[in-house]
Parts: sequence; C-alpha cells; structure tokens
Amino acid sequence: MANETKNEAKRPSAETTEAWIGLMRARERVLARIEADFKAAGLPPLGWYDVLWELAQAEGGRLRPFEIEARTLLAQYNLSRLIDRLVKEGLVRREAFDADGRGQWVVITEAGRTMRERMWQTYGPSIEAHVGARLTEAEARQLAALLAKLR
Amino acid sequence: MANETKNEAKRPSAETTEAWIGLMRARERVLARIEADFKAAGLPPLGWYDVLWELAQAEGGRLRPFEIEARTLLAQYNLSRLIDRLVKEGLVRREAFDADGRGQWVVITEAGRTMRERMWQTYGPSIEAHVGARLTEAEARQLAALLAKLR
DNA sequence: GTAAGGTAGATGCATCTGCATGTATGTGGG
DNA sequence: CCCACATACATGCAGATGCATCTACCTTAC
Repeated sequence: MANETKNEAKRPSAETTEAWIGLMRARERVLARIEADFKAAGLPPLGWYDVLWELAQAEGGRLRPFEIEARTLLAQYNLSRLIDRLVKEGLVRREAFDADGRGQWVVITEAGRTMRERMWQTYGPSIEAHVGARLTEAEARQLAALLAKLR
Repeated sequence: MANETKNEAKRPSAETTEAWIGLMRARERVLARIEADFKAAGLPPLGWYDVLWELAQAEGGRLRPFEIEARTLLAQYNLSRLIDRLVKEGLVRREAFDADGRGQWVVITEAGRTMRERMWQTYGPSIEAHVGARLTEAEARQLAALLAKLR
C-alpha cells in the first residue's frame, strides 16, 4: 500500500451529502403523493404492483420466489408474507415446482392481471403528475442516468 | 417498464418512469448499504440521526415536536413514539413549553450530542463510499438539483 | 363567558417489518 | 451410502408503522 499515513475516515463533500439527502427526501415526498393517490382510488399497497408487474411480464405469468426477490429487492421474509397476502386476495397462486422440492412457482391469476391493470390506471398518471410534470424529458433522462450510477 | 397507453388518462413517458423507478431503486440500494454499515458499527437506527441532527443544530438544542416533524418529514405519530425511544435512551429529554400548555420542548442531551457525533463517524464515510465515490462532484451537484425539483 | 372549531401531541389496534431460526430439500466429498 | 453444508422458503417474536381517534389546550366569534 502507498504511503497512507492515517486511516482517517473520508468524509463526504457538501455536494455528495446534498445528493443523498435529496434522494431520501425526494423519494419520500413523491412516494407519499403517489400513495395518497392510491389510497384515494381504494387500491392495495403500492408494493403489490411490482410483484404483479414482474409476474405479468414473466413467461407463463410465473416466477420462483427467489426470482421475484432479485427483481424487486424485497427481503426474502417480506416477500414470503407478501405472497401470502396476494394469495389470500386471489391475485396469485402457488404451484409446486417439480424439479426441486424446495421450490415453488408463484403464478399470477386473471384477477391478478386485472388488478395490475387497474393499479396502473392510477399509478401511471400519478407518476406523470408527481415526477413527469416537474421535469423536462431531458431532465428525466439525466436523472435516471445519474441514479443508475448509484446501483 | 413499458409505456402503456390505453385510455384518456395521461401516461408517463418512458424517461419519467425510469426516473421514478431509478429513484426508488437507488435509494433502496444505497440505504441498505448504509444501514449495513450502521449495523456493523452497532449503531441505533439511521432514522434517529435526523432528529438528533436537527436538535443539535437548533438554538438551545431544542425544538418543538411539530418543528421536527416539518424538518424531517416524519409523521406526527411516528415522531411521538420516536421521541419516546430517544428519551428512553437518554439522548433527548422532554421539557414543558410554558407559552402553550399543549406544547413541549424536545431537548438534546449531552449523550445525544455525543451519539450524533458517533453516528456521523460512520454515516459520513458511508455516504462518501456509497454515493460520493460513484459520482463526480459535478454529477452530485446536478443530481441534487434535479431531485430538488421533485419536492 | 361560552360554544365552536383549530392545533399539539398521545395512544389503541391492526398490520407490517427485521431478525433469527426452523424445516425441508438438494449437492458434493469421502 | 453418509455426512456436512448449501439453498428455498416459512415463521415466532419483538419492535415499528399507519390509521383513526382521543385528550388537552388554545383562539375566535358572539
């Protein structure tokens, strides 16, 4: 190692700190507005959307729980119980995965596809209102590119 | 996420949608990394930091709960209970607010100031590592500016 | 003064989350 | 085959959150 005298902890620049705080605050604010729209429309929690969307996209409308986990960043134990709730609402069903006794399929039902579409009817305009309307197209593209660097 | 155009409601552009998803995912990822650092350092929840910081900044090290609420975006009922926890840990104390019998002061203690500093010793480098190191200074400034438009 | 309505903050309850661990099944080395 | 270890998913429990509501106090209009 080069001549680093002291392992003094590196501190963030003002720009970095403001970017981080801005990230927390912006997502907080926008999320609150979108959730308010969801609530006003009598829709289930926003978090359900991601799972339904991933399933609707997937071939055969089915994925293994660990695949959903990777796509959505949900924690394993949270996903397990979220699936329970979706099953209870009839939006997905569990099916055996024959090639591996530990595994299972999560399959979206017709009701699940319908619900996802119904949610998008609120979600889409809500994203447009609370994000799109505040940014030009170039800015949105730029923002997405910058955020992608944080992953 | 694909652009869906089905009825009259205004739909977000692909750029807008990607910005929104990027916002959710980026904060998710970065937050998980920072919280892992906190946990590794045996520190209390990250959320405590904001309250302690606001109090440490404030004149006399004291604020009214509703002032903390406005500064941190915490919900009233969450803040009420968060203060309970901070009191229990001896990091803040409640004091009567004489000019209004409904109100109270929340005052940071010496232990609270010490804890905030100790948290920053982890938090600062963590922000630098997970945000600063991934962006140039110009990018960080740009990101902060774009995020500010969403509030 | 007093009734009506507003604001500050707390709290009961149901739900959700994090954490640790449990159960069941798979896999690889000897 | 057997044992150790890994992977897929579930779950008990404690703590956190959202929601609605409650109490207490304040302000205004009359």
